[in-house]
Amino acid sequence: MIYSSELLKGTLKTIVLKLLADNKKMYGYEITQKVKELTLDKIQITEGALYPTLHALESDGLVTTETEFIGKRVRKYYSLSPSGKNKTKEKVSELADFMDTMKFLLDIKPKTA
Amino acid sequence: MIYSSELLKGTLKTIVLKLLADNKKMYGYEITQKVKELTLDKIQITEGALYPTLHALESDGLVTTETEFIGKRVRKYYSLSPSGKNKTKEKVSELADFMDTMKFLLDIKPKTA
DNA sequence: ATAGATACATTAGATTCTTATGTATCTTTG
DNA sequence: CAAAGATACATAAGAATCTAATGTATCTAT
Repeated sequence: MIYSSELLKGTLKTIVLKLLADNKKMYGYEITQKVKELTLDKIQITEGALYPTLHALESDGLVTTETEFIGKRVRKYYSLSPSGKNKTKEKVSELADFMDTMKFLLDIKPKTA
Repeated sequence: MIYSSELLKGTLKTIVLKLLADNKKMYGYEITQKVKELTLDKIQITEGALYPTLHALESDGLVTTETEFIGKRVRKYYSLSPSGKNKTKEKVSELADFMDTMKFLLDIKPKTA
């Protein structure tokens, strides 16, 4: 089972930031595999979603990059900048708060009407 | 504090279905107020988002409508159809599952690297 | 050799929201 | 009693964010 695609909307940036906070530096493909693995295939980040997101984080100054060569193949590592670390805390706690609110909403018991 | 707008994406339909499941019938404006009240103003559904969503649910056969007049003012009530009730269970449990997965992802502890 | 995995990237199109606008009625308040 | 704010519907342009498709290239296993 894979979640319907609209659920990921709005959470991708936070997921990426959180992974970078936990793993110092990661490259794009690694992020897709890590999320797939950690979520038991329930969340699969597509490359068309990920790369533009990484580029946006970079142009916002939240991450820095360093390129490495593995043989002849390029690998682009992303790391959080200081402002990226702050942003990550904000985004993660906002999302956690949002999920608590949603959980409350979804558990509302029927009125005796 | 209001959640950044992208978080609501993908959850609005589920919220609406769940409210209808708990309250038998509701009208649009009532839904916006109920969500605002239940979430202590943290989620505010805009009318530009809500009405198209309600119309989509109707054209998908998930809800039925009945119009009522309060004085000279129209009020359009929405109720779940049988297929809407099934869909609500699916969507709510999918979202609950998704939130558990997200919570797990957000709590990952740093590797000692 | 060939297929599948690794690794980057872009683009057209779909979906889903925000913001603005429009119409109209009802209620409260100075 | 006029004006403001709340109630109640609705649509439309534009922004944001994704999917699916496509492209390039290298490495690895059979």
